[in-house]
Amino acid sequence: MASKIQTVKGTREFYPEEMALRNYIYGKAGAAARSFGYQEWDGPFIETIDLYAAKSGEELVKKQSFTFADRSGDLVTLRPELTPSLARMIAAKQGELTFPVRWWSFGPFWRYEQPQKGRSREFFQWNVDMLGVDSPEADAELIAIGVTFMRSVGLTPELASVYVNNRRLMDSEFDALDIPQEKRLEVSNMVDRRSKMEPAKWDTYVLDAGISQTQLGGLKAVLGNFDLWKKSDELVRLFTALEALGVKEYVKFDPNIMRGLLYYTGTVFEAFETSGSVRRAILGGGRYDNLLADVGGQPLPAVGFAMGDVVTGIILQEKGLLPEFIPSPAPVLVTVFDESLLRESFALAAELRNAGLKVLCYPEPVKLQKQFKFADKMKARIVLTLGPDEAAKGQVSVKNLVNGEQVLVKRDEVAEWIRKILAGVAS
RNA sequence: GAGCCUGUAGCUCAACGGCAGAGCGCUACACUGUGGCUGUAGAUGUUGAGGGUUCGAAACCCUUCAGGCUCCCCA
Repeated sequence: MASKIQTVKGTREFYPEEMALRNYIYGKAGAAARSFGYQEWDGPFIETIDLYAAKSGEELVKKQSFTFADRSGDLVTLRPELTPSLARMIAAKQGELTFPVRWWSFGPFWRYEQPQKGRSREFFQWNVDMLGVDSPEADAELIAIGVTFMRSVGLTPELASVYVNNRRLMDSEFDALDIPQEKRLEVSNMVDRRSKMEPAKWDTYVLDAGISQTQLGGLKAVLGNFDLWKKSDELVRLFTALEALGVKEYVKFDPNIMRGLLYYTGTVFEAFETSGSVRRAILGGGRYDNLLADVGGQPLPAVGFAMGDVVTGIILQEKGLLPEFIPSPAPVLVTVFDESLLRESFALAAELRNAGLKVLCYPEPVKLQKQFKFADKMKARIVLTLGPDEAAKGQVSVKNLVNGEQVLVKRDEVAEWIRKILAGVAS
């Protein structure tokens, strides 16, 4: 055999089983968003690099994007995230859209990173955003949509939680500790990393960054204070709204959640699986009130989150929460007895499809044994045989593969029989 | 960008310097008008790729590709 051409590193191939999982996540995500009245939308998969260069970090644009020159020499990028496209599209129609805008999307994204557990270079992401409202109640709605998804796939509050913090609250705490503005990005990143490090190591790490012993003590007090939310009016309102929305049991305040500083201006949140076997967030998001103005639109408050399909799929798999994806393409298979009866079998299959049934027809006259084995592999529940005997009497043999019973049925009653058998068989 | 580990039959893995194997799956037959279960027989292959050491390499060394786990990063 010639040398195999390999897949591009970090891409994934979706055989029918994987496709079923992807569609399952897509279906549950869409259902959660639609139940809140959100509309599905999408942007281009390819964008100019300028879209991201404007507001995304150097790291992203230069090292983690799939960027290449098209045939005219222009630099184009496979989209690494959706929010800049959203901001542009909203800005373009800002005068004619009815706010608040509530949109969701599910599609492919690309990032040039080292593939590892929970991370590939090509992945699917569910994005949900609300634009035009600046209220903690809007934040609560977004969290509730995420929780609705988690609930619908069987992630109970014991298995997964949403951890919430607020950037403005943290800023005022940093003020109180006299942590200078220019050090806040670094400090925030260190807070983000804290859960992954040994406590003693983290202390020296922070001190090395020029934070005083007193500030460190204060910082640790803040990060260990899980009642801190009571000082934030926004968070108090958020939790009240979460309770009203019936999702409070999933949500916990955690001052260690930072999510970087790129867009986020207020509430930030991340969902994690509680046992921590997958250390990556299931979903994450927050409020980004400055983004529209940053891309040239009128100022517009916004809140949103994104969820990746890779981490979600791993967690559902590890927790045994995935339903059994029956890859059966059709419950009925029509065999082909021999060359002379091939046309009759095809015609029978067509009749049944017109009657609304999903029907596989074997495409060539091979041994019936082989066709039955194929039916079994395809998890068909009924096999129809139209041989010389049946053809002579205008009948069809209908075999129930689940209990092994076979009956002769008049051809024009076959569809009815099939429906009866399918209705009688559990699942 | 850095470190460590792993690539052997379609799949899961064994052989660890001396004839490349097992289980599952696959194919055929028993059963030429009927699947699952059973029995019998059969085929698995450039040991990821390329180079080197050696009388001899799947094994040891180098390079490369891919995957995994970390660091980094996480829009």
